[in-house]
Amino acid sequence: MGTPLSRDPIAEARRNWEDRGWSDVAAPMAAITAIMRTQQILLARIESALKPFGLTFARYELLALLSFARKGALPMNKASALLQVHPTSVTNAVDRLERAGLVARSPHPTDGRTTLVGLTAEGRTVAQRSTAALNSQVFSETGFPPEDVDALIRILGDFRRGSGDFEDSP
Amino acid sequence: MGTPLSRDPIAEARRNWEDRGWSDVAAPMAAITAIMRTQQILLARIESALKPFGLTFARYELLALLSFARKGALPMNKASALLQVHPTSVTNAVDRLERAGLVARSPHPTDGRTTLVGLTAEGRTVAQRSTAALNSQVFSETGFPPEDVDALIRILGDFRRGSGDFEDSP
DNA sequence: TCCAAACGCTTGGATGTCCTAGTATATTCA
DNA sequence: TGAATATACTAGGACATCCAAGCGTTTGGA
Repeated sequence: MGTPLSRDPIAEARRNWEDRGWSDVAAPMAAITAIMRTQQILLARIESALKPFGLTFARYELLALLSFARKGALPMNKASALLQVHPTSVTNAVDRLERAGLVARSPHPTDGRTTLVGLTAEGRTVAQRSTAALNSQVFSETGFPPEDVDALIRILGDFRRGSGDFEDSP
Repeated sequence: MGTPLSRDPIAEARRNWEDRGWSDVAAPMAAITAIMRTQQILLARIESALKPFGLTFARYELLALLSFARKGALPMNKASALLQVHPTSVTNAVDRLERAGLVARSPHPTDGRTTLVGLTAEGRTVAQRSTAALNSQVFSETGFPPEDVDALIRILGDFRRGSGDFEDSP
């Protein structure tokens, strides 16, 4: 999106906050803004690695989820819950993946309201290859030192649990 | 988006990765996925706090940036660089904010290519009030302990610098 | 001096996310 | 058993992001 800035814009924002007397919330503001920006950077890398497969991250996530499902298929609402996105987002992703021949919808055997989504043979292949691409191009060199990776997992795990993403583990 | 899951879906994904023999990238994968999810949670909180002002986070960021600019105005491309978003995203945000009467475009005095964006009186007021809302409703209770806030700022700062967001500070 | 290359902004298109409704199927309970 | 409530999915709309193109304005080298 351009050349590096001469100064960190987030550190700049934090200074502005402090100058206005909001020192008590300046650090959290900076942390949250940094998370936003980091997500943006990582998403761009991921989408770039997925591009050759005609996938976006949203569609990849669904594909990956299905590839780990016992029967390679899940109810739409289950996928929505596990991916933690709005049901309509799943509908959207399934529409496109289905058009691409990577997944297929099928009626639930006993519940007429429910639709199952399953991988096609091609979908399974694409899931494997795209995962390999992500592993080698993105996850293997994140730019985070190992100890920071551990810290992030712990810190963000606490945060997500506190936000009601999942129950405390036993 | 639903009730808490009984297990952490990201920890689940990590286990799946390890089971498939991708242990070397399982942790980074989990960290990145956690960042994605955390961003989603935080964004939802922010948008919720901004809703009463008719603002989205993207528009708020522009408003806040302008409120800190010396003359309350900046060239579009400068705003794009500082917010680290695509120029078209700024065009989009300015269009809507201008329609809402919060900012105004004006021609650059010497460079005919450049357009300046500045706050209107009302824009300045809304910027102040919405910032107060964010400070009190979001930043003051993030759910991150202070020491985690510091860790995040350090870790993500290193990452952003390494990603070319900004130069090493002197 | 003059034209090509660079720069700045906008338009149009593809995606993704969420929300609000609407339709169909299940469940619950009086 | 039949009506009221709850679920599951989809359609349509509002926004945001990025990319590719197109249109002026500036700049820089021949």
